[in-house]
Amino acid sequence: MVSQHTSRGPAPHGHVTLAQVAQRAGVSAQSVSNALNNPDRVAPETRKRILAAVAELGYEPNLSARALRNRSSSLIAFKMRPSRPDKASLLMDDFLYALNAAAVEAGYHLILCHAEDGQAGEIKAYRDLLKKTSIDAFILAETHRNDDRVAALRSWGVPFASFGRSWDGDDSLAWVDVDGRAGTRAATEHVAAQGHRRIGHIGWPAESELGQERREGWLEACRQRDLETDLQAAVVDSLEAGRQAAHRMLDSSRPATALVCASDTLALGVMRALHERGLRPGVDVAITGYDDSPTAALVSPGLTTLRQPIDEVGRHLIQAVDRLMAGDTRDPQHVLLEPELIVRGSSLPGPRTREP
Amino acid sequence: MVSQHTSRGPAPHGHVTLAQVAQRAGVSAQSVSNALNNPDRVAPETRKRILAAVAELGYEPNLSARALRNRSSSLIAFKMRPSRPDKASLLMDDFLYALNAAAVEAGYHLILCHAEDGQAGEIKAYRDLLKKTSIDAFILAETHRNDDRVAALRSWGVPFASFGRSWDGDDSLAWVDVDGRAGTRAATEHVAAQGHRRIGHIGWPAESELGQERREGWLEACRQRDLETDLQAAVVDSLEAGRQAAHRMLDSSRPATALVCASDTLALGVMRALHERGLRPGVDVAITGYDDSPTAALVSPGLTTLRQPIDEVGRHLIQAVDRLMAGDTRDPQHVLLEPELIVRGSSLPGPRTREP
DNA sequence: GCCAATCTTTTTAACGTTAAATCCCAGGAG
DNA sequence: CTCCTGGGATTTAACGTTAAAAAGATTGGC
Repeated sequence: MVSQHTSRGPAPHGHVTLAQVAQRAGVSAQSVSNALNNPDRVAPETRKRILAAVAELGYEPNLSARALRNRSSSLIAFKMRPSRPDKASLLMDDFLYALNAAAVEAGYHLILCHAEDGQAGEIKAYRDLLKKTSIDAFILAETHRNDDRVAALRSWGVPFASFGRSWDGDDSLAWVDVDGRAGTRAATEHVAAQGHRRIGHIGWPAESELGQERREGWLEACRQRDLETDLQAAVVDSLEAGRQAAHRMLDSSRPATALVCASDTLALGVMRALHERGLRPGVDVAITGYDDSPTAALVSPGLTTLRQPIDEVGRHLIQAVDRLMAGDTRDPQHVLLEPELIVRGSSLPGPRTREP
Repeated sequence: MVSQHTSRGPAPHGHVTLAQVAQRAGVSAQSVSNALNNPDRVAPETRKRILAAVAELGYEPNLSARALRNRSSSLIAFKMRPSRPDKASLLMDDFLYALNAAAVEAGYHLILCHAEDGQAGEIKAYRDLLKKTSIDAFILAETHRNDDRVAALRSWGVPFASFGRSWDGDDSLAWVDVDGRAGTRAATEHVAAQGHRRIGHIGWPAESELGQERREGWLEACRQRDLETDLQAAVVDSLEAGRQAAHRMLDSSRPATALVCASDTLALGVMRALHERGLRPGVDVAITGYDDSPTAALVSPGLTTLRQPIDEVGRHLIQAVDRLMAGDTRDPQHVLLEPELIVRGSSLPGPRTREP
């Protein structure tokens, strides 16, 4: 079906041009352009004839020419970050896939940025890219308070949206985010429902808005059930940090029986600590993570965690910039999505292991 | 340093054009173009003046205009695949990052494709993209015997290179690959050096050229040391399949004491099986994986595995298409890189756990 | 001091598209 | 019958770049 008649047109490079379609339909090139872009400027009868010719020749508008003429390339740029070895692949892979799918769906293409790490380098990369390619929009990830990138993009007047809230309470920023507070609350309530009363939290330092958000979810859930909230740690996001924090909380005089973590990486550190103490995840101590990284499903027992609705995130981000590009800047999109609790063995008391 | 003088030029959209530089330097636009692209066609003195003007105005050539004129966009396209939930993120993330870094380094940009799964959909996506954007080159991943994509791209005369060998012995294909045979051999020799004599292999079905390659590495190492090779399994790449295969090999009358796997996913399945039997990875049974997925470093004990030199792969792929674009088609690049054995606890006999 | 040969620079045209201006023609008002 | 109106088409010009052709400047030979 697809590849039966690949080379029907006589064009040299497989390119069919507007002029060729025009000739075929017996009209001017401009009329073809109009027929496609401003349907009501051309008589219905003519339009039909033109569309037939378009279909017949398999015409596709040349994006370079369009970009040149319109100063708009239908390209959306995104900068990847190198994945850190210690981290459980922060779902960049899936995010990128989802974002690209949504972009293509909406008639755009995703182009990747590259920059030295650090704000300055990233901003420079954006500017260079803008200078030479008339990028239509940018997608940012992991924005934080007083983000220079936001300031820069805004000062240039380029449409952009962010995966991650504006923590400055800046309503003019379009963002899509996942509700870490609700997610962590759900995880905490889940382990509480298993009968746990000493529920600790291992999260990130207070500078991290995201971490703060997640910690508050845990706090809320604990307070609502009159549970103590003395077992908490604020550490960097690494397996080793999680491991050490877990040991501390288990060495306590009234040790934790459940540990709610701000990331899968930390939760895996907890699992390692349990392993070292000969304790069984789920059976002896309940553990929950956050992100549903691939690892979460692969460890034994599986790690209970929160899955971000990443497809939705992608779709909404594209929709947000799409709207901005259409000139609708009066009411930037703010979308807060709910993560989904994925329950696995690490938080269930059921027997998971055969004793030797 | 970077953002101090962002808006120096008087241009409306921040775009500096060739004509503006020309005027500044007191020459024609063409001379500026020449000074940048054909340095020897312009007198040294003039060139100096022009370059000064270029630097002063911060001129960057407009890629859309170039693309239109030259039929070449300096874009390289790559199609992502959705990550399967069960698989330990097959390093797509890192690969993409490395590929993009190399592309930017070489003056290109990476653009992402999107297509329905399946060969036909992918080919159609390539053709559409080609039709409307004059992509310079394509990068393929996971090519296999009789790959339709290879045939299609070749028939269109587009430069492309593949991450993964041509298994048809087709020398005209430019590829970069990692030597799975050598890698698996190294892993096998490593466990043999720990004193293991019953070394099993869990790999993929014979249809998979990649799997076949890895299996042969194990076979070679075993034969060289006169070890039996009866313990082998060919299964799909999933944790569950690895788990079941491991159980079979441990239920054998002369059970395996070491298991060499074709992927981290399979190896994690083995770890789960051991866990179910109350056996300790490393101590009781040695395990090795393949890919050094993020998970490998995060499980307890860490998983011994093979790391693909992904940065190198990216660099060589870009170099390969770069060369093809320069018209040098007579001698397509074939690059076979060595993976690196990463030794972790899963293959070491040392005590890894504190008994309760 | 004149012509040819060479080196350097400018002019012209084109890549494919589209906004803006222009042209054309049927139908209605005066 | 002329003039105006306006929908519907076409022409013009421009987006920024570069290959090719043309023009201009410089040098050397005789």
